[in-house]
Amino acid sequence: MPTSLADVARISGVSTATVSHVINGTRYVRPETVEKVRNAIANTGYRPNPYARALRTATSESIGFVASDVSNSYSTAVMRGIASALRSRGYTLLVADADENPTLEHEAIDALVERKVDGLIVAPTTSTDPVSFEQIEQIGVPVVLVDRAVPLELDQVLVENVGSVADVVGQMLDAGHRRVAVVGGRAGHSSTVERLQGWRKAHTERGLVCDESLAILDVFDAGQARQATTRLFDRPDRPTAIFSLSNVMSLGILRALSDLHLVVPSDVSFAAFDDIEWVDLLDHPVTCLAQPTEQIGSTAVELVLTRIANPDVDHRVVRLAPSLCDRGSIAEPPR
Amino acid sequence: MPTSLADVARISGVSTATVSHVINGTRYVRPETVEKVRNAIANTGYRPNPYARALRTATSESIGFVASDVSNSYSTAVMRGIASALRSRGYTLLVADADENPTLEHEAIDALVERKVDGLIVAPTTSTDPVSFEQIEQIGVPVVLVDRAVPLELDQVLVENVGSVADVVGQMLDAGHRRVAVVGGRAGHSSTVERLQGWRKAHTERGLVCDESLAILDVFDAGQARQATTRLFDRPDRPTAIFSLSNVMSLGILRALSDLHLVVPSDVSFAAFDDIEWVDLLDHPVTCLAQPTEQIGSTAVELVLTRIANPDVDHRVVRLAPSLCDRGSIAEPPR
DNA sequence: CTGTTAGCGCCTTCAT
DNA sequence: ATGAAGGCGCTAACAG
Repeated sequence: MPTSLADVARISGVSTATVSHVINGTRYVRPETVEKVRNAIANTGYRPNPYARALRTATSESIGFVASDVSNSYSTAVMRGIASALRSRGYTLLVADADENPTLEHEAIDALVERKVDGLIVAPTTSTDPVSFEQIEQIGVPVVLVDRAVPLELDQVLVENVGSVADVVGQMLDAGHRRVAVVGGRAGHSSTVERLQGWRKAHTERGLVCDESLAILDVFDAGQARQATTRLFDRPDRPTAIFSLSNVMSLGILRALSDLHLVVPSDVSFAAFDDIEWVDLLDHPVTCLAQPTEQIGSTAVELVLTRIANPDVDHRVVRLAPSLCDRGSIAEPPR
Repeated sequence: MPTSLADVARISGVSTATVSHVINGTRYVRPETVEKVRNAIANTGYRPNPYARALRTATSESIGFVASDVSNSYSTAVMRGIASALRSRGYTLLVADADENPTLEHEAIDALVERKVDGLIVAPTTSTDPVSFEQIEQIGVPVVLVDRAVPLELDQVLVENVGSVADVVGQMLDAGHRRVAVVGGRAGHSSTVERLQGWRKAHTERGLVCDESLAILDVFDAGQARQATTRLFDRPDRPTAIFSLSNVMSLGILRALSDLHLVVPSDVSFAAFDDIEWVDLLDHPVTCLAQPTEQIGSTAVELVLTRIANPDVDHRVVRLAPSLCDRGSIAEPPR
């Protein structure tokens, strides 16, 4: 039933070489011959066997994506970008979920490499674990990292964290806030580190000192963010503004503010990294730094395909700018 | 560099047949020989070439998943279930996104079949398009459908729509509501049809007639749901309770209620199909029918692998029960 | 302009 | 208890 190239050759009365060349457009074939071959292909419904081809050419036209956590909308948004960029080039996407677990991530990378994908796009679960780095470094397959920077000579697609956060926190400071808290993120992630750096930069640029005790890190989920925020407002020196380091955190922070009957922005100013899909549900919308997720995905594809084509180009780190969605949640502090 | 089975054979001084049998445990090999082969494998870091194996055995240990829309949390939740079920069996997952577009779906299925996946799990974009059915029917690869029922002799993993919705809407009726609206869904999807049927059933079981004009279908996104809900309350015969047909719809409906300053449940009772991740942000939580998404995924894997192993078993339709998360958003109608 | 042929790496029947 | 060898379907020299 599964027709082979040889069948097509026999039916159209030519050699397998010719059929192959017709299919791949890889050398000149007389038009009438092409015609015959095309007909045979159409009549038999022949499809090249990708495994035979992969075996022969040592290239599979497939790339793997290791998501740090498929249930995070960031991952899936990037994945959309990857999927559509690959589709238009005829590549196939293999997906594995690391579920924010470095062990699973390790296994996932391994499994994908074993499957001999042509390239790999990884959203790392950590940006500090030297063991993981070592694995990633020695993968032996073109890799592009996404979201979290890693101190390796690798292609990476990142986001302008420092500047964009500095801008927004700067807006808060310029509005008169002097106690701007930041909540969220794992202390070990480069994204956290950089966004925090933006927070500091906003202060120093204005000759202000920032109170490090207002940076609440190592908060891993919405529930913890909620608690952390509540505690922030238990203190005598309450913040007057909060910057959320990610979409998941925003959920918990906003919940806490609502618990405390604090209204945004009249009681507290608020802004967040990552756009929020349920923003419309809030009584007062929220200013966000939306990541260009689809573009992150397509850029990653770009980089990995480039490297596949030319493994020796210098590694590139692309920084994409988040876009500011100003929804007016930053106001003057209450007096 | 990429060691082959032949290399291992040479190094350990045995035939390729023996190495193959050691790897696959497919016939008896003397323990000492096994030892030698194992060593050679360990020393060389040999990994079997999956393409050669696939070519030879005509089986790739990979299955494809066509998501109706990867940006919907339902799809990704199911995908998690699929991914983890496959991982534990050493299968690889190929993913394609149909983006709720039948044409893309068609292409995606095609691409995956062309890649010769061993099986396919599809969350169909439509459950009415005969053309799509035809394609799916003739795939020639074991397929399992998920989420939307289709009138075909195929394995399907679905959810108990009728009964579960009837229960919840029944609660509303029993609380005294006589005008229960339902909002959301595409009229053509079986899930919509069935959930609507549950709504009707709740009425007829109680000897009540239901006002079909309170069923607002063909609402495709949160924005439309919001408008539709607003219009519902413009009518002289306003509903006193609303049942949302899906997570995306809930967002729009709740937004509209908030616009109208209607409080749940004192002004309107509300309940929804699908759990809501941002439920905590609401001033008043919402009673939901949460789908067993991970289990849907793992069941789909179960079915597809069973069919791969035995293509001739009768097709099975598995119905899983959603779980009711009662959060008290159903109360007596205001008087 | 086209055909012949030698593998890619693996599994598996047939021998012994 | 193990080997020899053919072939899965395809591509790419090489040879006309």
